Amino acid sequence: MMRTRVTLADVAAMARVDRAVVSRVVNKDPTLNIRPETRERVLAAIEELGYRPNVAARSLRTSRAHMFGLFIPDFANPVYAEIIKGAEAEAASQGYVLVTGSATGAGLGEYMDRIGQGRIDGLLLAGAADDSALTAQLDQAAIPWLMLNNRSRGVKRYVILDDQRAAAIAVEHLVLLGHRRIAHLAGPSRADTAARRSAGYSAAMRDAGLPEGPIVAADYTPAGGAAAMARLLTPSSDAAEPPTAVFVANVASAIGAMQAVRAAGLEIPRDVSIVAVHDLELASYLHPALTTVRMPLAELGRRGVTLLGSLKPDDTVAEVLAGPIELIQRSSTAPPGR
Amino acid sequence: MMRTRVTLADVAAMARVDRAVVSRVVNKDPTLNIRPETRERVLAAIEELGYRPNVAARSLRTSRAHMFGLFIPDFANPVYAEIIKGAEAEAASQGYVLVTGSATGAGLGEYMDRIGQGRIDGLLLAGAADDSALTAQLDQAAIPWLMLNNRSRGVKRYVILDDQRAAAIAVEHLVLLGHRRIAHLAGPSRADTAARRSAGYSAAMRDAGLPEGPIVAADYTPAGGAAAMARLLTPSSDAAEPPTAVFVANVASAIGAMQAVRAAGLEIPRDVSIVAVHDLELASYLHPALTTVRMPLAELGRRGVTLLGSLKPDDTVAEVLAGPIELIQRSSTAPPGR
DNA sequence: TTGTAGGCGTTATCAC
DNA sequence: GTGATAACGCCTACAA
Repeated sequence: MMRTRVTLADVAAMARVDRAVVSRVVNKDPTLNIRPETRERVLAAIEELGYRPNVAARSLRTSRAHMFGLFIPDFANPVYAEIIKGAEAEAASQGYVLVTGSATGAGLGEYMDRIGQGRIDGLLLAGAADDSALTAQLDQAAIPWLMLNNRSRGVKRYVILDDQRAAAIAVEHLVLLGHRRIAHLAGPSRADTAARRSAGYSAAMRDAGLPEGPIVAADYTPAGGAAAMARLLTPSSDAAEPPTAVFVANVASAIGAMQAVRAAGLEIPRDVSIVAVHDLELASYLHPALTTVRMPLAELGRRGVTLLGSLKPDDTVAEVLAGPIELIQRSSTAPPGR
Repeated sequence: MMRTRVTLADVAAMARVDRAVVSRVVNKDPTLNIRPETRERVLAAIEELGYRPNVAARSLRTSRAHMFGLFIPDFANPVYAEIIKGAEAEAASQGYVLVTGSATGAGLGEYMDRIGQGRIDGLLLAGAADDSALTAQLDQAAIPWLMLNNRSRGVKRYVILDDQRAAAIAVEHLVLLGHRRIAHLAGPSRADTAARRSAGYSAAMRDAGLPEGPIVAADYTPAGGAAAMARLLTPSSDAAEPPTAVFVANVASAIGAMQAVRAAGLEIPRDVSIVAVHDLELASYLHPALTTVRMPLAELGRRGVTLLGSLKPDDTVAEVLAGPIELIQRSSTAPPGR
């Protein structure tokens, strides 16, 4: 049963005051000096009629939509699920709604058209690729926006995690276990996160006085990880001896990589140890349970929303989020076998 | 660099026509009879100024927000990721934006307050629990809404999948392999999907002339699945002989269940076969690769949005989505060992 | 073929 | 302490 909508005027009529008064009561206007009994009447009428402010009218008037946007490449990627959770929680605490859309490259421009003008007060881009046409479009849309988790050429507003340190933590763990031939299953070369994790790997190997093992790039997918791991395990002329441990840039790739290890007739961690970036609940249910490096993804989402709310039009943001990065040791890493 | 916003009036001034003409050009009013050169001028001005309609003004005037809402319990659950994808795609093709929020029970009411009035034209509830206070609130909000994937007491608008058939397909597969002692790791008792999958299990067992094996309920989580499977494997007085196969109501539980099997020192599928509802990319990377029943989840999301767009206020919808349900056979099922 | 005008529901600036 | 009034930007009958 759909009732006809209730407006300020209805409430005002019922409470026998002007709409302006109702508006200021609703918005808790601190400059409003009102008799307690009048306020009571207004509140009662609101309750009685079930009044809820019309968002369209309000944002037309105030030019604030109380809504933020968040773009991700894919809802099925649990890494983004974490980011969404944090962003949504922070948006909620500010009284904002978060609209999350998945789209890549060209699709994003089309999506922005559907979003239209005046629907969102700010936009977060997580995992977006380089796209100068898009950034131009966003700048023209006259809403604040920033990139999350990865950077893009020419973009000067972003928050990222310390992927380099995460990689170093993973590698140091392997070194401490006694591994010396440590390979790197990297992310796709175009990904900023991949580059920073690879840099962390290289730095940590150098610090440990170890030569860089073979490095193979793969998409952040199980299939990509499986293919890359298969290549790592294939004896080559470069490395007479196969690696005893692999630092995998991403947990999705690691899942595929583990399968490739099994397919090669090897055992984890006896023949090869594996550690990956990003902790998922799933990791502890894999076989063997996967050692990971946990990153504060939800915090990243939260921070992004906070910044959106306080950003001035031409502000620059280049932030590496300070937050706990920790090794979650499980069963996929152990001292080298022989 | 944020430019001042461009309105219809700006475009009209530049094209030397009235705002009304611009509006009708923008909205492709078919009754508009306009000289080609005038239209050209308008289009050029729109392009030149980068005009995009103000959503707030438009929806205030038309009382349509061109936005649908979708509620899910948790972004991290890949089952909902599939539903979101389908819903988003269908919404996009209708020129709508989809806002997806995660909230449960009480949180949903608070979320609806933030959504306010007039921001969304319809609401999809996926995986929502029984909550008559909530449904009352939704009805009062005067927007069409319906439940997706599961039903709730007293709610007469929903679209669900044929979970009963999915369960039967899984059980028939096990029967065909030669299993006779088939246990059921069910979902939580309050979940409608769990009840329908359990009904499918019971019917299929009856059809096969087999006695129902032990049935244990668990949350749709790896932890829940692990605990339940452990109980199933514990010898009890009821069942002298342990099951040779288990039909698991949900893939997340199955992941935990597989771990419990290993922890018990048993091997899949040699000692126990496992088949679960819902196919995920991940399933083929588990060890062993998990046999699943694929359900048309994206199609469910798509159908929900389609219905929202065409629902009359007091329409009733009780639809079991017709769509392919198929067994994806992998390595976790095999004929019984002995 | 194009222009006029009223109003969607709200907020903010006045006035009383 | 409370009320009147003018926008916010757009759509749409109706008029010209």
